[in-house]
Amino acid sequence: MGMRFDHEDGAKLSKLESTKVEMVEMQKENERLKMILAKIAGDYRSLQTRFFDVFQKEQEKNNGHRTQAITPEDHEKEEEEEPELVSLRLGTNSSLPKEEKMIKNDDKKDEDLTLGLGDNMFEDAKQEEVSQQSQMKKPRVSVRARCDAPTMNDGCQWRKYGQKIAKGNPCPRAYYRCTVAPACPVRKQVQRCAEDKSILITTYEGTHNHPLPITATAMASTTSAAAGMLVSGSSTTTNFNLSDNSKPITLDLTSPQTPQLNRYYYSSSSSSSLNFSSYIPRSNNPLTESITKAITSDPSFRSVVAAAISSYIDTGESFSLGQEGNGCASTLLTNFSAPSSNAQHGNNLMYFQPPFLPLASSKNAAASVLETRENIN
DNA sequence: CGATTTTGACCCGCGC
DNA sequence: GCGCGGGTCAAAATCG
Repeated sequence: MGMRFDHEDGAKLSKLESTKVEMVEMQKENERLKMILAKIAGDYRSLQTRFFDVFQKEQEKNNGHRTQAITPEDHEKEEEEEPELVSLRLGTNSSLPKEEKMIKNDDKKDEDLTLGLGDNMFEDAKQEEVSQQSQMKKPRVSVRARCDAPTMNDGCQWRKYGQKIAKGNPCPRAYYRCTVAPACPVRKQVQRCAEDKSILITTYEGTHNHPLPITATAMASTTSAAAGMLVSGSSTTTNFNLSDNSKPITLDLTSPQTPQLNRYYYSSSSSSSLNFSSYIPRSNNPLTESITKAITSDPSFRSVVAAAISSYIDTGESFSLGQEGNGCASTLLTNFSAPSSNAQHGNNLMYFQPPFLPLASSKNAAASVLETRENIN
């Protein structure tokens, strides 16, 4: 067949070559992103340490009083608007719950909110107060991920303390609390998506009062980065309906069709299928706003999220349809080297194991995954 | 036998 | 005040 048309063979060969080159470039890019991730994760942790110091000092100094350089009005609102939620989505594409679909229409607004935040200000005091505040606020982070196991392994230890059937979803919602440290206030809710039962929605609430296990650190960095972006928001660009504070702030990390930030991070990566957009209902607090600006305008911080996904993509090739059953039982993040030891070498930074992200390279593969899982459920 | 899960009871906020 | 729904408690059951 091919013998008849040498030029066809030649064309195939050259295409093969260009594909190879492309792959090499992508690998390089991946390495670079991992380097960035290592740096950011390290920075994040040192910032966290510093924050805890400051937080403790403030606690002692004010004996339980919150110090905020904001108006009393803001303060009041802040307390009233406790329930804020950050939501991350991993490995979803089509089946969004209805209310989230509605939110999703506002992608452009989201761009304004997240990318349009310009000012850089890491003014110490403000930063500290804001961090402290986010501590107080019991931030909620929701992660949507394809997962067949009852719960995702996120590196922390959890103890189940309840289960309920929530209205509007036949799947039970399970309640867990963190048992890594005795008095850790962090809780999580786990529930399958009603529309697509292969999607597991995990909502974390609160802040750990202990160092995270190494396997959990990367995830925490990711979600904290997201939370940092979302806990506040820009009052100038926010015009969502805010009367209902139970409305989640949503950060969407998944679907293939909206590559805004995807493009931002993965300019040459045609194989990735990530959507990363955020929805920020509101901010009344100039301080949180400041910190948010600082965070969101820091490309490297944002890269944490992107790089995490990138890492997954990097290893995504080993995704195996045969491992569905225990996919989520495997560690979400592995091989995350400690900064103190060898992070500066820039290798083995962080890998998402493939269990829950049917991302990327092959649409057919993703489709098969879905089919297989349908059968399981 | 300690840790974890299960599960019905209980509590609390919210809307009517 | 009442019912509903979501979240938590805690005793019993189960697991490793």
